[in-house]
Amino acid sequence: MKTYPDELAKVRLAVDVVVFTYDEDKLKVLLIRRQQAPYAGRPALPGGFLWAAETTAEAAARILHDKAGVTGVFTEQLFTFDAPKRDPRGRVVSVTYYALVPSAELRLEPGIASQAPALHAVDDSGKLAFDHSSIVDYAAERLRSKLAYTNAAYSLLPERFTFSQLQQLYEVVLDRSLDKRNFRKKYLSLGLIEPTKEQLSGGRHRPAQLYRFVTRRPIELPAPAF
Amino acid sequence: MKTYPDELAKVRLAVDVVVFTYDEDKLKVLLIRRQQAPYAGRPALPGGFLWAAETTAEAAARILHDKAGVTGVFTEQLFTFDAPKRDPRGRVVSVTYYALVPSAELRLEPGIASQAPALHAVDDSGKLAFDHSSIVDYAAERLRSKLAYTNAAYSLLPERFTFSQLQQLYEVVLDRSLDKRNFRKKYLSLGLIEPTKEQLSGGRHRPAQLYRFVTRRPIELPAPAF
DNA sequence: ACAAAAGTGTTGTTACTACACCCATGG
DNA sequence: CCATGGGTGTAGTAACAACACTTTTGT
Repeated sequence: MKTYPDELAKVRLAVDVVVFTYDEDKLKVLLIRRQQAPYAGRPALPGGFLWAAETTAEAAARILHDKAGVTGVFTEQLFTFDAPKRDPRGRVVSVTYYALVPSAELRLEPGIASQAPALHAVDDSGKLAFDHSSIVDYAAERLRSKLAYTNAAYSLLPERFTFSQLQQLYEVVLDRSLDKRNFRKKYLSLGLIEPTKEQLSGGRHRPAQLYRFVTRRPIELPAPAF
Repeated sequence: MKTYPDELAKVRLAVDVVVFTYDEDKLKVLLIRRQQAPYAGRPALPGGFLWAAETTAEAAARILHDKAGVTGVFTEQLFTFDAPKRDPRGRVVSVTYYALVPSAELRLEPGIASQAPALHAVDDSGKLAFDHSSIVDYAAERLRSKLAYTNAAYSLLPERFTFSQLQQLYEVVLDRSLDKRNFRKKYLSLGLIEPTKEQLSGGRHRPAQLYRFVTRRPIELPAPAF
């Protein structure tokens, strides 16, 4: 049995952000390419060390601003990863966040240190630096449940969207196909969205009704409960 | 716009644990009494600084062992609290955990520095040191949803228990009353528990069938889904 | 005999699943 | 006129909510 610490941990605190977007009918993550060792050349999550004057949430907002060019998007703390050997340089504990960004709002800043932030399909992002692959997996799982019991979808879609787009988003994130009629019925009954007066024409097919979210702020749906 | 950090944050990492137990038909939390400033005399969560050789999960296990006398109980990372002024002594980021312990397994160690670890009803624990009141609230909220879609109740009940005990636990945690027949029907249909051959007699009333959880490891129930 | 908790079914309502055809448009 | 995605209804089934009385024991 341990009684006294060898010493208190001298850790550095990092903040990493999983930036999800929905683009070309795929769920994508924003990844940068690491320039230095360790894991030079590997794709990695945008992140960095915590500054003295900021909270981790502020650090996440800063990273979102610098690497994705967005502010005020849906952001939530995900998990704190602290395996002792997750960073070969020493003890780094990472407080992770995930964010949802409509692809139209993303401004990938290619200038930054040629880290080349770019979108990668979540299913096909290869092996990432550090434990970032597990972080992305964990975030994707969290996203699945978020979509199921909140209106978080508003954060991944343009302001106005068709029912098909909404359904495809759910199909991609939940990774299974859904019945069109049942999905419409159920989603409309949630009262989260309303039809606009506009329609989307241009396809060589019948124009689609455009919908919008009634409120573009996080709403929790009442849980099924006991 | 910030461009460079004044300096990287020199933070200390703490681990605090919300130890829940179900005792005397109430949901309770384990609290110690702080001996030193800040907040001397105030009740607080058991916790401490992270040691060099351990992960935060190991630190949580250590705290559980030292303050509650238990090992191997249900423990899960809760949230990382990092408001800059949460600790007046300086920048302390706390990675919090919550744990579920059957009251019979708790061994409150009164010897330890007269911190007097003791159980307090969650609804009535007064104002705690630091931001620990918010941490307890957040943990209670998490516990509510855990009970709703996992078998986590096994971690708060003795190995064998009556249906009434189970229902009371749910009523206390969810903070509303449930219909006896509907609760039995639904809970039995989940297949999480099975009747034992024993009954509990002794009350001045009909003896109650004793049940046990089929598996005393975490199980997720399939979500309602879209 | 009585107090106290254990145990048990039915009915109406609501949500879920599965399933197939016509519509409006652009080319 | 045809290819493309948009849009709609119904019927069977399963889950949920509401509700009251009988049983077994100890005192």
